[in-house]
Amino acid sequence: MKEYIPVLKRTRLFSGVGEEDIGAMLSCLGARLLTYRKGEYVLRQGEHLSDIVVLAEGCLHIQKDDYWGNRSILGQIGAGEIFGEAYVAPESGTLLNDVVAVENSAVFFFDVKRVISTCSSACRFHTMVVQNLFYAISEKNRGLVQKLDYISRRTTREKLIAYLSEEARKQNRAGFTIPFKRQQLADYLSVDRSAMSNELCRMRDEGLLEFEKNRFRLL
Amino acid sequence: MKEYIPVLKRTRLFSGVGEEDIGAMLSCLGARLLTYRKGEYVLRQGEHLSDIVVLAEGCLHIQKDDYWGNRSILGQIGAGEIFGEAYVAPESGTLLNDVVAVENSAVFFFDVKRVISTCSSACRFHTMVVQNLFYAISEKNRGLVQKLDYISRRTTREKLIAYLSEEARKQNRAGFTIPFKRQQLADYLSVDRSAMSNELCRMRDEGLLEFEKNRFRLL
DNA sequence: ACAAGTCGGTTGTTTTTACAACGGAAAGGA
DNA sequence: TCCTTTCCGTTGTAAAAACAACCGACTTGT
Repeated sequence: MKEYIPVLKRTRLFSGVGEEDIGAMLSCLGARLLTYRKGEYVLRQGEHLSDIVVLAEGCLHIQKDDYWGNRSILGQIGAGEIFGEAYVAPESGTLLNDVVAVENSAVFFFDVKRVISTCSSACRFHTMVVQNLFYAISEKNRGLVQKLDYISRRTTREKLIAYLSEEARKQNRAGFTIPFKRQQLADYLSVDRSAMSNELCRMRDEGLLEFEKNRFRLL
Repeated sequence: MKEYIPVLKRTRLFSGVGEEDIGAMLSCLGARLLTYRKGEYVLRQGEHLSDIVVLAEGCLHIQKDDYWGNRSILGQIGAGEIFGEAYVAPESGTLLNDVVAVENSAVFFFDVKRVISTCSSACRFHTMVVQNLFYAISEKNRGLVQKLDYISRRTTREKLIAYLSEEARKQNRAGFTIPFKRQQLADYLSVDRSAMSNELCRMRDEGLLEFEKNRFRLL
């Protein structure tokens, strides 16, 4: 567990907290460290979650399969990112999604009650962690609103334009890479892969953009 | 402003705080009270928000119009509910949506910096307010995930079924009312109103449900 | 009570999507 | 290296949605 302290230090949750203090906080926060291999489920829909999850290493997908097997990827968690902040409230229900490792991953679990109820003298930086968590939820909230913005467009083309232009804006250049393969992007935007592939190529033929694999360029 | 203290007391944000303490906190939190008439804009897309917004009375819609005038209703704010928690983080950008009064409304604005930075002795319950805000964001987060769940369905029928059955589950009975008119529901689910109306009637004819105005019954 | 506006259902046409199926290229494992 | 799997573009068809237009019922304001 100790070996991940430098990783945790660069995390949003522990931003502004020194390594030695993080080490002291781990037990106070009820930290547990588990590892998962690619493809394994970290959390399953319907489970009850009473922990804040921090990904120390690897990559997770938040996803959902409906009765017919249509997979919808709600989001992606990279190293240093947080999951589970939506379930900190005592009356929150069970998980609405699966969380799956798409790479071999190392995952920290922090007891949510111990995180948000400031403890005694032991942790000097506990209130800072609470505030960091606060900002993190806030940010995730905006991410969800953003995705809703893409996905609420009527046509596949509009969804693609919304997503790609936002991604270009974020990365601040016309040429940029996206963190999804085709099927994943289709899942993320909740459209059919082949229809999306079609639309991408049509847009390319119309001279709106160029792409090769995950690299795009808007024209 | 004083006359709304009983209303604020029943609010999530001030849950567990007594009326006399709320009164004392108002100035500490930098509270401002503004009223809006039906149809007026409370906040506009692109503005910068540095306040937590609490609706004391009335009803607001969080919505967005795209270039072509398609209106998408991202959500609804009822009396006692909160808006703006997604923008508390210092690095958060400008508003992604409009907020419009759909009834005559009274709105409290609380300076976000003064809310989340616990103050001196004056407010005994400040930390409780922070925790309440915390839970509120968390809950809103789940609401967004929920909406994403509806809206990411492929067909209008699936969206309707997902929304209506969830609403039935929430209200814990087969018969229930929804808080939307037809156009609003269509906007909320990001579908065409006439297509949705069509689909609803088709489902009714197939014996899946009954409805009259905002009252639905699943069969 | 009247006029204007909103609301919701209906219809027909056009556009878009979903779905299924295929094949070539690339990646990964044994 | 060879074999298997994944990835992604492509095609054709059927299904669904968007769009526009219309109408009757109901509200609302004056």
